[in-house]
Amino acid sequence: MDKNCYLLSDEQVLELVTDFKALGDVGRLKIVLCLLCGKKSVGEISNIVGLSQSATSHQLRILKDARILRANKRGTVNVYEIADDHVKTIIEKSVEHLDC
Amino acid sequence: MDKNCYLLSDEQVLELVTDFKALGDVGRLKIVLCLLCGKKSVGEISNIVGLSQSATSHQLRILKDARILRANKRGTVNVYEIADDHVKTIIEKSVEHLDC
DNA sequence: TTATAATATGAATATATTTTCATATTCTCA
DNA sequence: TGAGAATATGAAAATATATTCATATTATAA
Repeated sequence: MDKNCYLLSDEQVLELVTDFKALGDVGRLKIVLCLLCGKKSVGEISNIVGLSQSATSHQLRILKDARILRANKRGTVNVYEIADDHVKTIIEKSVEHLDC
Repeated sequence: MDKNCYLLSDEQVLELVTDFKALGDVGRLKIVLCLLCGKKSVGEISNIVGLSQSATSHQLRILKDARILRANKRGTVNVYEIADDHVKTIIEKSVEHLDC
């Protein structure tokens, strides 16, 4: 109807929801926030956010599936990082929204 | 460490998570998307997104609590609308992220 | 090789979320 | 006032999600 109207396919809505859902958990959001400072290994992330090794790994998978993070295995260590700049923008804008 | 580092309080992280969680559900995202086209009553929203009257009302409450929507009661009809422009930006950016 | 380190995985459990159903509330109009 | 329309609410049931625990996988180094 007007310019703010989004006509998205069911598929697109699902993808969007997957992204928001991925960021809608304290553990996962902490992971993403700490990775905005630079890439880190699973062990480091686990320490920083205070989740068990296993829980961290499970959550990293969800973030990777949502293409919010990407992983890079070097030897036995797996290093995760933010997948692209849109994530940064989304978080930026959302932080602005906090101070309304 | 670098410029992309967000140092947020636990409270702020929680608020952020609340926002993302609010958008991280198919029903609620559909509600928000349909309200980007303009304000609507609960009944209209319920029809458009295909949720029961009650479920719609419950979900609207969650979106209002997250300050994503605001309501305006006129007589017996309650009209909901997007609370502020940040939401639009967040959704815009997220839609961009879809096409990576 | 074998032992060790780092991470991933699956199943079970614990917890949270969503929906439904019945009913309450609030407003309007005859 | 009383009936009806629109919405909200609370508790219960249905469903989804997160965490743990035990174990598997993979790479490295002794």
